[in-house]
Amino acid sequence: MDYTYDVDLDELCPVCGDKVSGYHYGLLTCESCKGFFKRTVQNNKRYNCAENQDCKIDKTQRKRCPFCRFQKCITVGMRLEAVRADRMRGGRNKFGPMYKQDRALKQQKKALIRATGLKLESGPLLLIPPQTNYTFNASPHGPSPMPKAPAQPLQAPLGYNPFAVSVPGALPGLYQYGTSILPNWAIKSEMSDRSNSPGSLAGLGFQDGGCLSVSPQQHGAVTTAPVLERELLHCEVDEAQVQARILEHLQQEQGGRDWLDRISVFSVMCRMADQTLFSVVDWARSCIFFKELRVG
DNA sequence: GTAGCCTTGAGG
DNA sequence: CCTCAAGGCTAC
Repeated sequence: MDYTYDVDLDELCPVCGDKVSGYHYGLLTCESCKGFFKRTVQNNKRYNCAENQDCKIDKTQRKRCPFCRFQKCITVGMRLEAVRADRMRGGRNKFGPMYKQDRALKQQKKALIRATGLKLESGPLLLIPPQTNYTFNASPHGPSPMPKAPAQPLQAPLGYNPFAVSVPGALPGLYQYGTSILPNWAIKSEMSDRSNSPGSLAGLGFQDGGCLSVSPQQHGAVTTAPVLERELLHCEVDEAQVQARILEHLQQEQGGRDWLDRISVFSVMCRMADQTLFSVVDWARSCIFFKELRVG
């Protein structure tokens, strides 16, 4: 609740590292790179590089090579389509919802990092980037034939492209939706009234005792899968532990004060909800299927 | 040509 | 009415 709207303006420009002044032409950039990009596109400028087209672009050297600077603008995700052909001022374009979603994702990420200390950058990506393919018309007045943005734009080697899909923790090829992680094995339920479609997650069931059973596809004989079972049981959280953790957190936060007299019921409920959410996140991250989840 | 500040105006 | 991402202006 105490996050300011400009929470992401402390970020650095993905082109030159200068201070970001807002969303410009598709992503957060500084004022100078915004102006540079605008001039280049509006005036249809062509630059040449005196070196090997790999000049370092930072705040102090960004004027040296406009060729490499513009190349970097494109690489990090600045959109040519956002420069208006008719030069109309003001108003909004179709990137608006994209900016909004990106801003919300960043706030969500920061809130989680602040609250839990989780380092999301190094682990599997919790925050799903926008899936929408935004099409954009150069003029805000009525449609005009413009190229559609690519489904998976170039991912910047440097800087941050909010629209590129990245799943650092994914294990490609190990799990495909609708196929078992165990080759030639189908997970099935022994309960006749439950789904038992071979090889699908819908068929993942538990016996009455809570024991997962897995059967070889070709034999149909029921055999336990100790590894999978152990992994799943390992993820299970003891409810008493969660309760104790929430209580401990509340007490720690209030120190030695007579907090029951001071704190409002609503505040306590909010903090309990916070801790419950963090427990859910912890559980999800430790779940063996989490890393195999596909962004789509 | 650059970059900081100003003006504009659709959308919420 | 306010926001904020466009284009414009201008000192350097």
